[in-house]
Amino acid sequence: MSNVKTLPPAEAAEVVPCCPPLTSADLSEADAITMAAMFKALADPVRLRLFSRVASHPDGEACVCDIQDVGVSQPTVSHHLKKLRDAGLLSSERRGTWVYYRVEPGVLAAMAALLADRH
Amino acid sequence: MSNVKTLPPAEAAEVVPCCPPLTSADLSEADAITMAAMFKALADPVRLRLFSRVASHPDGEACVCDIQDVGVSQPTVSHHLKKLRDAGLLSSERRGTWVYYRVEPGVLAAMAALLADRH
DNA sequence: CCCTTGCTTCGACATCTGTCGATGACCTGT
DNA sequence: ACAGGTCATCGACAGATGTCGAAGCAAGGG
Repeated sequence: MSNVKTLPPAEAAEVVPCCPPLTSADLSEADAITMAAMFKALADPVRLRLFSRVASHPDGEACVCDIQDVGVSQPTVSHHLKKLRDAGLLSSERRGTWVYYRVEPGVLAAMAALLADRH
Repeated sequence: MSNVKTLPPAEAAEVVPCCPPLTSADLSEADAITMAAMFKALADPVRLRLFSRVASHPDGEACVCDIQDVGVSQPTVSHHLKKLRDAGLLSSERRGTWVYYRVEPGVLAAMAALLADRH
């Protein structure tokens, strides 16, 4: 029952264990830098709103034109979406006129695991 | 400062839902600002290492002198600890010569809840 | 008392970051 | 080919952030 060789790779195999949990032991400098980069990606109100709009979109993906009304200019939106892409939180794909963003699966769960309490 | 931190009314130890999960719906601007402040506190390698050292300490608390060797000057350590305090992640208490920091319970779990996947 | 140790605050500085307008690149109708 | 819409990149700028040395508090010991 515990055989996992038939599991599709879209479930648990995508969770990247980048670092040990925050509360388990001293973080190495390298791990701290890696983790800080992930949190930094979400440490901005505009990026948070953009991400939540993509994540909560019905089809799991959203066109930039559907989410870009967050109170800043269009270049700024593009700048923040690039940051979220570089952090591995979002991926983008151009289809015709529009560019669609979707949440990169697993990354959010991996971050949550870093904050999990030790037990 | 004040001593209210040792007097939990009855709501402490509960995970405070500051905002809806990131993936559930569009974030309001106010919620986005609140969440961004929390993530920003952990968006620095030095703060991450300091926090992990406090969190993983045997007694649940750590003297500054025990954790301050993270590669930056001592005033910088104090500066980062203050940021973690202001963000509600740590609390401090002076006992004699030393100042002890401990993890403010619940905040980490609340942040993890924000990252939880919907389903 | 004065001196030492532990930690915080202050002032200054260099770098990073978010923001914008202008421009460029890409695609689609006409 | 051209015009128009969508999105990314560029260059510039103000403000935020991380860092340090110096100085200020607080506690304890001679």
